[in-house]
This record gives sequence, structure tokens and C-alpha cells, in this order.
Amino acid sequence: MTKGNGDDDLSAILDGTEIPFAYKMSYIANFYREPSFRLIEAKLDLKRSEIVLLIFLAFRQGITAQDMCDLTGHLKANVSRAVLALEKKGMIVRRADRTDSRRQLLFLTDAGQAAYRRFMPLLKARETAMLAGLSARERHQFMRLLTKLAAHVPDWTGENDELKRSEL
Amino acid sequence: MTKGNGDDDLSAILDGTEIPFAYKMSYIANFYREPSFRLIEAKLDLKRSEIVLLIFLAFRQGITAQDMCDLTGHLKANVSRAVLALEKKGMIVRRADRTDSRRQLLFLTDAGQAAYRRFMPLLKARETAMLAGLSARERHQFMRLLTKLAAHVPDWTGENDELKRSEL
DNA sequence: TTTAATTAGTCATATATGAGACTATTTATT
DNA sequence: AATAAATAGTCTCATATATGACTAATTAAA
Repeated sequence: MTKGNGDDDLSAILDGTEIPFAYKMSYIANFYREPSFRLIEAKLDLKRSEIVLLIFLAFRQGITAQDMCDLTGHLKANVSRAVLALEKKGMIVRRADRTDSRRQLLFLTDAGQAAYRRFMPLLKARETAMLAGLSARERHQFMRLLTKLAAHVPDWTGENDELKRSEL
Repeated sequence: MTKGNGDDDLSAILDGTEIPFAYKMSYIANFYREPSFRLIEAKLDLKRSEIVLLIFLAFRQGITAQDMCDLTGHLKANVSRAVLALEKKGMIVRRADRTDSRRQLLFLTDAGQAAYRRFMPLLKARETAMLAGLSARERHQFMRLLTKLAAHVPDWTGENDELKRSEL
């Protein structure tokens, strides 16, 4: 691959795994995410978990840190750190939940929304670039399949406890 | 979401983003990868980058650390560490490239192959679980689309340099 | 050739992340 | 009500990862 025709080698690699679906998804998602996020991290001085939190809050205000854990699969310590950091930066505010004072409802501030509006165009542009190889029809198909798969995630992630007990 | 019907909330979240393709792919890939890899890490005492390296070497012996960087987008320092660690564990061997003594060709040992055969069934089982909601036809469709997207990755990742210069 | 520029890989250090203990609050059990 | 169990969030510490400097080997340029 260092020499020779890179494309052939690449497809040989991608097609060779025993887990071709998982592998290709990760491969594509990786090359979408990593460069974009690294750039945002560098230019806006935000960490990955902070960026993700901003993205969520941008269309779903008032969620809690625990909700973030459930929705993203991230660990609560990381989410907690992101919450504290973003609050310190003045990008979110916390309000205690009246009905349960352990919980804190999270909201974007103007500064938080400004940051979001600053980095989101980049992410959108990259998504467009990623999909450029597909026709409109194929994109539609792809979305349908992703939606179906995403909807079923809760079904098979429930197997985790079972997993942990397994011997491997 | 802590209260109420989780599924509705989930789909509301997933459909709300401005980057629905990228977001759903990451969401699905995350819930596939994280639990599986954490389990393998814990039970086999391997790090993520070491697992990935074993997976690549299992079907493509003789690649170099640099190839791994190109193929996975990982940083060379991390790949280097994985190589050193796996060699120490006796799971791979390195042979200097005759034509370029800077490069080291990597090969799995029997121990490395044994480790691979030990964790791969778990990853396969999870992939099967992930795809369980799709019909055979849909799976076929999905694979076709992923293949097409993966093939075009090199096209849009080339924009990175351009990206870095951008103002955001 | 000699010098400069690339490239593969390693290392040192700073930062980020994961695992689990801990506090405060709420819910379940008796 | 009193006690136990569960939950939201924070904190500490050990580990993992990113960044950039560094060495050695190769290729390109003068």
C-alpha cells in the first residue's frame, strides 16, 4: 500500500474482515469524525465531549447529564466534566430539577449557541462530502437503513450484562 | 427521557440533528464498538489499538506501522506503541524491510492468531445482533452502500489540509 | 558527492479518559 | 417512620492518548 495502487489495496483490506459491516461503518465514521473534531477542538478550544454536548443541547434543551450518558453511551464522569467545563466557559447553564434536586437540567447560553453555529457548518460540509458519491436515491435508502438500525440499538445493547458475564 | 417512553425520545433526538447521516452512523458504531472492545480489553488485557492491529494483521500480514496509520487514521505514536506492546507480548514479530531498513514488516505469531480467534467470535456475534433488524435484502443493500462510501473516503479525506487552513 | 528535505519509527511530556469511591438525594421495603 | 437500595452527579487516581521533539534511514537537489 505504501507502494502501488492504493485503491486496490484499500478495497482488499476493507473486504477482508470477518466483520465487514461493522468495520466499514467504523472506517467511514472515523474519517468523517476525526479530522473534523480535531479541527474544532483546536480552533475553538473545546474537547470532544463538550462538542457532543453542545450538539445535543442545540436541539434538545433541558436534558440532564444522565440523559447524555444514555444517549451517547459515554461514561458519566466524562459527561460531568464536560458539563462543568462548558459551564465555566459560559456556554451552558444548569438549573436544578424541581421534582428531583439531584438532577440538573442543562441549557445553552447565547455563547453556547454561537459556538454551535460556528462549528456546525464544518460538520455539515463534511457530511455532504462523505455522501457525495451516492445518488439522491441511494442517500434516501441509506437513511432508511440507518434509521432502522438506530431504532434497534436499544434491543441489542441490552445484552451487555450478559456479555460481561460471558467467558470470551 | 429519564421518564416516559424512551423510544420516542430517542428517535426525536436522532432525527433532530443537522447531520443525521453522520450522527446515526456514529451512534450505531459507538454502541457496537464500545461494549465489545471494553470487554476484550478487560478479559484479554489488550488495548484498543492493539486489538485493531491484530484485526488488520489477521488478514493482511506484512503491513507496516505507517500503513496502519493510513488505513485507520490513527496517529503514528499510538500505532508504534501498539506494535511495541504486541511484540513484547509475543503476538507479533517485526522484520526489517530489505529495500528500506526504516520500515518494519509486521507478522502475527501463533499467540497473536490465538488471541484473534479468541475475540473475533464476540465481534461477529455483535455484528449479527446489530443487523438482526434488517432483512437479507436490506443487509445486502446496506453493504452495497457502505462499500461505495468506503471507496470514496480517500476522495474527501484529501481535503484535510484545506480544512486546516480554513478559518472556521 | 555533499547538503537539504522526507519518511519510518520511537520517546518524553502534557492532557484526556476510564474505573470506581464518595456525597447527597430519592425511592422501595418493612 | 426507619432502613435499605438506587440514582445523579462529582472527585481521585491510574491509565491511555495526543503532540511534538528526536534518531536513523532514504530520496531529491545542488
